[in-house]
Amino acid sequence: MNKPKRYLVTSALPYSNGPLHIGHLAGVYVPADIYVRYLRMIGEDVRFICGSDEHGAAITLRAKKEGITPREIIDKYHEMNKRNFERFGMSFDIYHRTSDPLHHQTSADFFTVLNNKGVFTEKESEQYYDEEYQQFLADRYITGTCPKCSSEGAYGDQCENCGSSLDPTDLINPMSTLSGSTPVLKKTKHWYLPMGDYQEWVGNWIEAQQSKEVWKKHVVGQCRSWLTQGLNDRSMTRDLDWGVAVPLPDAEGKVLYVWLDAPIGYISATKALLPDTWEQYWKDEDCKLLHFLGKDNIVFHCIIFPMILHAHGDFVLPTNVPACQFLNLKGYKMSTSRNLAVWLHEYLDDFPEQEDVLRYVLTVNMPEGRDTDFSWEDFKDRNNKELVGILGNFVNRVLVLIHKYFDGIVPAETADIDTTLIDDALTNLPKELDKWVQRYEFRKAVDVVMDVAGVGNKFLADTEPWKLIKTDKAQTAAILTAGLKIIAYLSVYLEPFLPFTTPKLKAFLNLTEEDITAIKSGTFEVAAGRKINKASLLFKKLDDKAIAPQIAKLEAAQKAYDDSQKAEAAAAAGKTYEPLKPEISYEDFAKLDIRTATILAAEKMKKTDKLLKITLDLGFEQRTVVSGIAQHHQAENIIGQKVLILANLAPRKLRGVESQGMILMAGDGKNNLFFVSAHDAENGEGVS
RNA sequence: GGCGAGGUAGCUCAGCUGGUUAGAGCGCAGGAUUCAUAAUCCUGAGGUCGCGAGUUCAAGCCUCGCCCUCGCUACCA
Repeated sequence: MNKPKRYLVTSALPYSNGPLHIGHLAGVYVPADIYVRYLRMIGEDVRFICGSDEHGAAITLRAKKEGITPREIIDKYHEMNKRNFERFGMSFDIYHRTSDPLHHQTSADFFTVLNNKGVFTEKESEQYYDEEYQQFLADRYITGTCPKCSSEGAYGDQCENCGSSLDPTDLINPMSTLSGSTPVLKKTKHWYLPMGDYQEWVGNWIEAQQSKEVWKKHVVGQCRSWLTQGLNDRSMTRDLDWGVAVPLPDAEGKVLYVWLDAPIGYISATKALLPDTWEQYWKDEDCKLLHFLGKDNIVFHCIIFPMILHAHGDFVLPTNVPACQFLNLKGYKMSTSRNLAVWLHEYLDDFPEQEDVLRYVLTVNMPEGRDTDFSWEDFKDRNNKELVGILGNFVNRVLVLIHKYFDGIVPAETADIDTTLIDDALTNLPKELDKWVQRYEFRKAVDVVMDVAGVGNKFLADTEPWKLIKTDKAQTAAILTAGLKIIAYLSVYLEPFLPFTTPKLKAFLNLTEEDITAIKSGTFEVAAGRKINKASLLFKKLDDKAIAPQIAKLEAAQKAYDDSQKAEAAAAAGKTYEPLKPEISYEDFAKLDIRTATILAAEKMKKTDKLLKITLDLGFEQRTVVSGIAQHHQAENIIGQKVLILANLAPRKLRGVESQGMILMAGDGKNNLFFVSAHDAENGEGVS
């Protein structure tokens, strides 16, 4: 592709399961909006697509818990997020939703095409089924005892206590979270995408794409990492009653995997926006397709979705995927479940008419290549020093002076002055801005524009019109006219970053559409006689009192989370006993060779949280055992400890160290582990 | 353990395919100025570029080893 004829820009579809926070904005929506606004400014044909992602098990699970319907949840958050995006000035051409019939049709058709092409592998497997509810259970709907750490309440896909990833059939005493009953295993069929078959293609494709237009380092790195680990079959359907129904006769009760259906949402949204011409954006090689998203979505958009589009055959593939990393709160990860975040709707309520301040701070701090931090102190400083001090102040000075000395009318009588610095700055501005925006480096881009306001301040300081007015009115006029010209350019080139501020700037100078065209072509001059309006302040100074409630709110959220963790731990300690395991014979018991031993040495294993490497004296020999007790016992405190060890357990390598046995431990149910010990027994003696 | 991204001034970060005295903003110190929301402008101090080897006439940038942070993945009584 040489110069694209048109652009299609997508930003990740927010999951309709909660409100938006500034992490979403900084990493996805603000960069996408800047990019799109810039393209529109330079006259490109661009469409900007977004919408709510409304399917998936998380929504049904939550609906069940709260005793409401999935529909109620998605309606609530769709409306909420759509409205707050609008309030924040997001310039989507459409904010669609995946519950729309058009989307169901589009994604079902898409699936049919793939299926007819024989892309999928059909596989039967045994999965848990809730007989009471008559439905198969997604991994998250099943809880049970973790086979590895024995903690209760592990999910079918993961134990949150020990972090193991699980298969639902691994769980001891599985239980359906829907009915509370024990699920049964039942055969079910699913359609899998054999990703391994496309591995070579996708690898070549990524290398080819990123040689044409530079992809971000971490994006390519993440992709290569996945490719070298090898790609497995991935199921594209689920047993669920919420989502896009699989359009096949033998697929009763099955829906498309939400990760398949969501990106097709980009296509549906484009259709909804442009019923007649949408194909120009999806099927014409002259269209440049770009996905903006957070790093958590990289793999899907760079590997799986392109694969699917490629397998389908009719669609263009993304030119670039400029994913951002995460915005943290002073080092803490933002968390919806912990309510630890700065929420967009709360910001908009708490800081009315200060949308641009948030946009600016998030841009300047954008996590373009690495995680970055947000803090309210920084927010305040950026507002006061950069928006108020440099930009707002410059504009205000010029406007105040032109009113004070010339009644707000650009004077005819003027003189020649040296404006080289300003002229150079204004000539370079569009070039520099273009350079950084095309590289998706928006922090640099906004700096380049803000620097022009700095040039203006310096110009005023150097020429001192407030002194000159006493001796040379014509030169003063020339200086202020030059200042106005800077404001005119700012009113255009700041638009992608500060869309609420730039209309005010245009209004101050009474700029017309023709003026704006002239500014873009670099031919604009501030003509004599132009009426300039009185200044009003663009930005408000913020003091500590303005941000104190916000800081307090975050601290309160952190504390509430800590408290709930403690309460949970206490509740867990409030006792449920594991059921007894099946009876065994004496012979089974006799197979266990348990010996007494003394710990001779112990050291924490590097790069592990829980592992200790322990050297034991068994009397007749010494052994090394790796034990996962580092969070309960300090290595230096257990030397000399008498312990019992299961001595005939098959050796196993953990982190490269062979563990020759297992030390017996007993817990108190509150996360403490104690050694089981035979105080005075001799090392090497057995237990009977 | 595997993979990925990082480790550059007190803080937040730039540094293109290796090339002269390593940059910016904030903070700090000093000065100028008063048109402006006590805003602005100028000057200065401050870095053995994570550590150690190597390649090179020349390394923040390349190679190897190690350490630390973050993420994915595995392992984890």
